[in-house]
Amino acid sequence: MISPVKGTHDIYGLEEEAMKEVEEAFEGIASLFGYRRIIVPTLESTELFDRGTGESSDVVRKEMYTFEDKGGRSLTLRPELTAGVARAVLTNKLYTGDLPLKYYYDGSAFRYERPQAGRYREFHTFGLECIGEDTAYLDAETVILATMALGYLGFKDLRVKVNSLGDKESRLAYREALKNYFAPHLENMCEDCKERFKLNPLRILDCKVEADQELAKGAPRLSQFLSKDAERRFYDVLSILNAYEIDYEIDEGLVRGLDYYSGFVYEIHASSPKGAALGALLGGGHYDSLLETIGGPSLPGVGFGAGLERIAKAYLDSGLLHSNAGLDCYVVPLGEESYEDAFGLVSQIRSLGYKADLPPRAVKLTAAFKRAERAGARFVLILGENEREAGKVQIKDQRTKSQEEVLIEDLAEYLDERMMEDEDHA
RNA sequence: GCGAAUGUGGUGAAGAGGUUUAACACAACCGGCUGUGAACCGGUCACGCGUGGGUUCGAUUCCCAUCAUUCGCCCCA
Repeated sequence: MISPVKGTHDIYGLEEEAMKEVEEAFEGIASLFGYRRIIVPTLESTELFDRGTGESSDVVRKEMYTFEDKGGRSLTLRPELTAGVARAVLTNKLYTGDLPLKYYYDGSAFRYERPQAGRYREFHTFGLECIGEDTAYLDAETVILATMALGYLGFKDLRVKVNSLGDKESRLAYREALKNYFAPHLENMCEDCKERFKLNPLRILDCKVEADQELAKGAPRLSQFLSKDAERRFYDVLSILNAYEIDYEIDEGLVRGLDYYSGFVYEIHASSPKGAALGALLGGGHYDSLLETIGGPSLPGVGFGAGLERIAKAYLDSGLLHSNAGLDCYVVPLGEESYEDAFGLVSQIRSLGYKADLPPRAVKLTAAFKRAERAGARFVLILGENEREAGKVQIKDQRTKSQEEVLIEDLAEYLDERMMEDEDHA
């Protein structure tokens, strides 16, 4: 048997239903905020991620699926979608229209990592980018949108972690300070950190090697190096979040792994015990120079990416799935002679716009009821010889287990009425 | 990339170098029973114990390798 590629998975059944509901919620809320969908390629030039996502990031340094195509071009399966959307904005000169541009997207991303709980090598994301204007309102708006979508889905007790990476000025100052701090100790630090020292000393703070961790504790804090402007901007964003009653915690350790982030950054985690192992459900932030870095005009942006598998898992674990995937009607023919008419009845119900099915052949009544149960049928319609002669059908309500006889000619009316009642209850 | 655990039917699994025809249970399917999902009774359901080698008279059981899955680290969605 051919096994699936490590870290990939097939999505069906409950997980598929959960992912669909999650995605629809995000799409619906995003469109309330004026976002339109954009579809960008799965495959991009490797250069886009090297420059855009950032060559000092772990994602680019060691997690990309990069290969040469038959024309000798270096291509990469996107490890994230923001760079691609930014590229699309340049390619199509979308920035010549009204700003900000607001696009949401969904699709899979690829990262060569060891799979574990809530982590795949091909995973699915929903995300959005707001590009071309730079205000605290827009930064805050993406968080408001994200929490609104998650709230709509029924999540409670989310943990919103926020931080500010500062503007360019702040980061440069901080970078220098870190270099000065670590330089004398460089000899004794781990190999990774030596590399980080050169590329992005900020990352040393994340190092999990114990000795380095001790050292990092004494390192200067980014918050001390925020420029006046950066600091004010951060607090502007926070005050908007306060006004919209979004609970957040400031986490100075929140750095974000992609190089383009600057200023306001955030992650949202589920606070349930099961959620802890899933990592961030959603993460994002503000970026100033991404567009410029990949060869476009200097346009700022803000956005987030949400992990659909992770959110779907948390959604399922929290019992939030609504699921209306079940059939409306399951038709049971009694005996071979009734099968043809049952088949016709099913067709009739389908053309009324209701989901209907029947067994593949006349099966025993007990088995038929089991099938109806598994198919999640709302009603079981029983069609036997007696009914056929009378032009009627027995309709059993699967919730109340009550049963009544209905004339086939009244079926449309009957179903419309009953379904309407269900709508009202929901 | 590093570390750990685990691989026996659709599922949960027992077993231990040779009476194991791979137990038991659940699910499924068939029948007892064509007219209402239960219960009960009977029956069916692994030519094989992840894969490849090795040890052995003999290996699902021991050894090695390999692959896969899961979890932790790193990183993140």
